[in-house]
Amino acid sequence: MPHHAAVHQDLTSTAAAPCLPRKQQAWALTCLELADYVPLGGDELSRLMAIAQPMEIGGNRALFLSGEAADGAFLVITGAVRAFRLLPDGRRMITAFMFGGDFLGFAVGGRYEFAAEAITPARLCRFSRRHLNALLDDCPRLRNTLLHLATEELRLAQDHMVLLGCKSATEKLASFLLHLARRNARGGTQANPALVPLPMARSDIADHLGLTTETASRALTQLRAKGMIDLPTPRSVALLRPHELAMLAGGG
Amino acid sequence: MPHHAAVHQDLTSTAAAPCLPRKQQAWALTCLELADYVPLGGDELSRLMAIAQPMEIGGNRALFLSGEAADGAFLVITGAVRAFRLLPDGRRMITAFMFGGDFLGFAVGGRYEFAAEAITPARLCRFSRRHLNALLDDCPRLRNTLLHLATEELRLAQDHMVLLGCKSATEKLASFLLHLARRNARGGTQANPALVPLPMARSDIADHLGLTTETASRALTQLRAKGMIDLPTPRSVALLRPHELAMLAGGG
DNA sequence: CGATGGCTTGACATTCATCAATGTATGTGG
DNA sequence: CCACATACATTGATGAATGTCAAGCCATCG
Repeated sequence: MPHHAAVHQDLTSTAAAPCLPRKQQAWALTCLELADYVPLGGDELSRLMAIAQPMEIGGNRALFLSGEAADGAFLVITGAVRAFRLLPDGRRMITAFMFGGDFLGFAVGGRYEFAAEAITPARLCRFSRRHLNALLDDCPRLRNTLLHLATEELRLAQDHMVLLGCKSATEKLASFLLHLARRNARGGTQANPALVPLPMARSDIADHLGLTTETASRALTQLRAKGMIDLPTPRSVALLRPHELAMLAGGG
Repeated sequence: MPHHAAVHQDLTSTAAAPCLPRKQQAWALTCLELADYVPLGGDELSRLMAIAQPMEIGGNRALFLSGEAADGAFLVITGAVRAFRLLPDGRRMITAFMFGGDFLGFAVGGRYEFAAEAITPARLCRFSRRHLNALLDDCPRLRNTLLHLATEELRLAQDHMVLLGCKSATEKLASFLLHLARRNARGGTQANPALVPLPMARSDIADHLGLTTETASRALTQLRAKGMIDLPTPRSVALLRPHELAMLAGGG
């Protein structure tokens, strides 16, 4: 129970500049990713694209707040996003990091159950609740897609509960790095498959793993000392011995 | 990271005696609960009832194992069930407890992602994967219901991540007891709203909260010492000051 | 070049896990 | 019906992991 009250800067402005047409290259690419992820017919895909609103958002800006009316869902194109919950005293749990191809903010209830902030500047597509519901109502396959996504998210959540409840600090870091690496490999451009970018701060990692910044940092240092990883820069990791890391992570 | 390798008895036999017709009173009642939980038209409800297979299972018996082919989903009628994951070395995370009205085991993939065991003897309804999928295919509203259920489960999972990552031992216990109490109140018979049965063992509670048995027990003792709860028997709790408990639990 | 924010490292305090013993309830067989 | 056996729960003593406080380092950016 790290008790360190995440220091929140002025993230008040939920600003997000919609960038007009040109939903071309990257956008099509992202839909391909989504199509790759779950079976989506060409028809559903094009209808989805029709209601998508491309947008950009700066680093450390809020995408939406917890409890806010959920009037849209988002598909991340590029950049990184953190989804989190806060306790009244400021303790924070980052429930997930999102990257290109990840979908977030779909709420069946009227309100977001968590908050989301861009970590780096990010490009996204917004789907307004109205449009999405309308589309869902006459595209049963799309509803099926959402069910798949929700189920997959649930599986990830369970993985994370195991991590939070059962693992030691170094095990947590090992698991997290492997998870990031796998997610990164799926993202497409795997220049060096073992070199993984860490767009988020140590405090983000800590709040994701149920640790303090210091403990997260020490665990990384320890993994480096054991020769399992390298930290060429603070914001990137090289996984030198993925297999040993996986052992350490406890098969997770 | 409690490192205590849950001692597993012989839970090998996944035995489950199907009890024939008489899916009357309790069964209808449970469907009402489900109908109360999510909007379900009378048609969908009766078609669901048509494919339901009532069954019973003894205490501490496995309902299904992790990785097993997922050939059915279950609705708990009476009794308590634990859903959990194991690490190779035996560490266990109980991701959720299920009670009357809870639905579990629906997998879009072919395999269960977690294991489930009855805690107490339990009565359930089984829905075979084949039948359920067939029903889903021509009942779009039912698919919507499942999406609602998955979303709700996801919300609970996020709550639990906050608990596991952010809270102290006593805060965890306070949160857990309040959660149980609320769940119990919804169950129907609220004789004494403040007296909550604890069907699970201390080790189950510990493995759910990311603690050891001893710490869980001590935290309960501490709450009792503060006058917030009473333990008339080891398997039941009286919430004497729910409001103070909620304060302690951190608004969760 | 200096300032700022983030990362790392160190010393110390605290919580919680571990090891071990005792207490308590439940069921079984004499 | 009682004595015992067994599993579960509680309590105590101790140690290790990790949180807390504090200082220093490093990189980036103006």
